[in-house]
Amino acid sequence: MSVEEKVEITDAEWEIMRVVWTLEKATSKEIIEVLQVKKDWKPATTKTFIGRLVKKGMLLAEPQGNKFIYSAGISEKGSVESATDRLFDQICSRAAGKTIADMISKALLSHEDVRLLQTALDAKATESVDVVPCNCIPGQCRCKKDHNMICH
Amino acid sequence: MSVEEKVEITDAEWEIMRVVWTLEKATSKEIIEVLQVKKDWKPATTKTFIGRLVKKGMLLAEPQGNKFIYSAGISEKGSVESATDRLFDQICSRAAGKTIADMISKALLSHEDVRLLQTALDAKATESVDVVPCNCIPGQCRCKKDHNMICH
DNA sequence: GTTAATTGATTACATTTGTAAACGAAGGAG
DNA sequence: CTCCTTCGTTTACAAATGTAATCAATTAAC
Repeated sequence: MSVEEKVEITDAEWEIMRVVWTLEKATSKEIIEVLQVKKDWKPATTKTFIGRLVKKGMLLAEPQGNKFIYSAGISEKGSVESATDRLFDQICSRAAGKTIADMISKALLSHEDVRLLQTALDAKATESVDVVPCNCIPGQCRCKKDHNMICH
Repeated sequence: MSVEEKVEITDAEWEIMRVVWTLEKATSKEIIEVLQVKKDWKPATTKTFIGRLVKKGMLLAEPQGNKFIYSAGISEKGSVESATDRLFDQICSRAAGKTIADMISKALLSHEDVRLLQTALDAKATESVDVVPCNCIPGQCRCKKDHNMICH
């Protein structure tokens, strides 16, 4: 497991990272162009975010003549994981299942996605528990309001 | 569908909302107590967030003598949905399936959760498509980098 | 009835985030 | 060898966010 410490990444910075994750190697010009189109950002705006990301180590800048070739200092996979972790930190651990179910219902999926989900679910079937312990403190979850621990 | 416009809710505010969603009716004292324990916030800090939430209409304040009884002005369900929407807005629509699969693998689920997920998945099986269209702009997703539209 | 404790409102302030202009060095055009 | 362009760096600045002290009005306690 890479260390990949809990890096905070803002919405705007995420846009930059997506470009770099996609292109793998990118010049500032390329990044600027993409975000000019998508976000209508002025070149200076994109430059600011590039600078901040480099300072935080999330973007690597390899000198190339007088300019830089940028690449990702954090992985896309790890970053998406952090984002999902953050989401689940916001809700009761017992509500995770329901929340994921809602996501499935809402998402547009391919046949292959469905197969993938089925595989993941099958794996879970063998290791699911009777009752997921609630991780909330009293007053922040109904599990502990009603003594019977029925959440929602 | 309720209007429930896209309310932005910060991490700190989310903590307040969780208490109110749980207790349904709460005094500032109760909210303060919970977050004193969980977040080690000074009473003044919690008061600030309560004030901001009331101003934004996310908390309703019903006068009760000289104080207020607070209740939620936005639903927990809707708010969790907004949070998940935000997550999926950050990634390519074609990556949603894989991301959800990862969540399933990582989550601790109950037998009932598994049944719930299975039901949601079964429903999807009939309405899944061959290829999920990519919603990214060129340069921000590999689907459009390689002409063959294979994403990841 | 005066005093102490509550509670909401006001004010404060550093940091982060979004948005961008301006500046300076270095390279390319002619 | 100058001049314009490009690219990174510096500076700017408002709004949002986290964190909290203080103040003022009430109410509860004695």
